[in-house]
Amino acid sequence: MGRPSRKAAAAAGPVVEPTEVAGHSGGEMRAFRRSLPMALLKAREAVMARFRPLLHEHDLTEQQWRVLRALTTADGFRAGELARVSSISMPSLSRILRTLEKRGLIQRGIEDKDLRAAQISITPSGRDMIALIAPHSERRYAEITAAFGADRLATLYGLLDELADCLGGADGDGGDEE
Amino acid sequence: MGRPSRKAAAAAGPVVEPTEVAGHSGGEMRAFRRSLPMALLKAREAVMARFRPLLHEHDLTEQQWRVLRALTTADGFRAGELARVSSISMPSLSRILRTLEKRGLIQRGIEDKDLRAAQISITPSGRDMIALIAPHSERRYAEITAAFGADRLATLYGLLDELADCLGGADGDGGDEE
DNA sequence: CCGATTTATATAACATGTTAAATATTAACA
DNA sequence: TGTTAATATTTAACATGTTATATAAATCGG
Repeated sequence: MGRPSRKAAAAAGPVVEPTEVAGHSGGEMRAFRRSLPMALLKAREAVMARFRPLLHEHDLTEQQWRVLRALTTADGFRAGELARVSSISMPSLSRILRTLEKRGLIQRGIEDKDLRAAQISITPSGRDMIALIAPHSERRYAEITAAFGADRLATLYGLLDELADCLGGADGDGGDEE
Repeated sequence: MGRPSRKAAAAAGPVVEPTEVAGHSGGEMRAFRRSLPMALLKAREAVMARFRPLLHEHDLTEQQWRVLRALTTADGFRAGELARVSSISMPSLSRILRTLEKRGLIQRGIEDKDLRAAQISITPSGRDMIALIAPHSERRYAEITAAFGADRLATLYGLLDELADCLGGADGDGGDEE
């Protein structure tokens, strides 16, 4: 039941006033409220809350879904490429591939020219899974777009892309240490 | 060192062409490239890459830092409030508090009126840690602001806030399950 | 006052993120 | 050729995210 009654329980602190934090009073350390990582995190959380239940119904995590999706865009992948494309670190990907392979959703082979390179591809079972979930996922996307506005969404995409580009290019190492 | 090292090794796939994904060609399922969670994730990663090394020097994780920062904004916190303010789930927070307490950076007490509510506060050691790191953190922030532009950053903040607000209000539960 | 329901916090179990190190294979080079 | 460096992937160790459950204390209903 989604009664909006539980907010009161949180705001009714008896002894201390955390309102000072949740509200807007201090003028010295407001950087905590204006935290870019936190803002990005909260936005992501809000978005993922729309997709997680859907994936969870099919016993898939967000990352497993990203991997499967990526595998539908080409015939074979090397692990490194897959990690880059799906924004998953290699150690995580290694575990995810093990899981997905056990479930028969992906296949692994080895490249002839380079024996250390894996050749990863999706199986028919994996494609079935995609086909089963994709329409629902698309609908959630449409809902989000409708709720937020296509134009603002486009602006947001642009800014996020530029931010990652702007910071990702010059890493914190060779910068201007003083 | 400065060899025009071959990322060609990745693009010169012998059997398949992952270039189709890493590059920009496919026109059927590009929703994967236009993934909002991924865009938010990548932007967050780019930002965090600027802060992580700094925190890591003092053996702090991003989340531990968020908790410490939050604790400087009020005299006492209940665990639930702390979790909300720092955007950390209660299970994670529970573990983090255990760690920070062992390191002497925070203190835990119990409220008189409500014996199940914890009273969490930062210790002098914790404040020292904050004082040590905060200036560097502020400088990283200034760098990011300078690189991306204060105006665009403000716009981004606004959009992120609106997105979380727009989606967070109406949760995915009471929606249109069909 | 007693029992059932809520609230606050903690714990369990599993998956992922992060960092470092191990392993295996290829490339570079003396 | 043989030794070393670079590359691709995996594993290890620890911290966190996610979901479900447990524990304790407060609140409600009788």
